[in-house]
Amino acid sequence: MIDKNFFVKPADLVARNILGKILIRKTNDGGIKKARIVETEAYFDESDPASRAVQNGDLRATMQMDAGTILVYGVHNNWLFNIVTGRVGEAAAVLIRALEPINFDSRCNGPGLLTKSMDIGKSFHQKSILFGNSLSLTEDKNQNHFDIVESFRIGVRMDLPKKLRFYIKGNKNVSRK
DNA sequence: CGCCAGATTGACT
DNA sequence: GTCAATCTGGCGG
Repeated sequence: MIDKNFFVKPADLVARNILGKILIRKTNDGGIKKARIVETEAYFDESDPASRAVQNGDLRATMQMDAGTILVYGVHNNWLFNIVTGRVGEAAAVLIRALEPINFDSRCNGPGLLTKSMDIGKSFHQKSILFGNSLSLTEDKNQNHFDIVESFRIGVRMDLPKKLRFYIKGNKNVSRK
């Protein structure tokens, strides 16, 4: 289990550190799906034009909540899965963009695809990932070394002049474009 | 209550 | 490569 302190850090650092971690989804019928996080992006506060924190609403408020809070929101008919980082009152989050399925077979190479495959919807919004319930995160004991590639964020209209997308080099499940 | 932009995806000229 | 479907959140564009 990964503790809260892991998320009380700048979003870009958390986005790097969370690569290679295992996301565990326990479904209502007792099933378990495990998948490795292979691609992420960092989003900051009101000074980040691509961040939902520029809007004065529920999304900014959620980004200001406690580290480890799950933020789910819909764009273009897709749910996007984020984890809040930093201290309370500081708007920041990490977007999970792609997963590598471990014990199942389904497409997870995109932010909208992985929420469908892992059955992550609005019901997780403002829940915490820290308590080991139906959605939790753990270290991969057998993780081999991997290189991290940086790039600019994908799909955003106004990006920052900084590379805030991170993914595992050579991984087949990284979203393309 | 209506309008519109958007951190997407998939189908198609 | 281009483009439209589809729906949520924010705001009165």
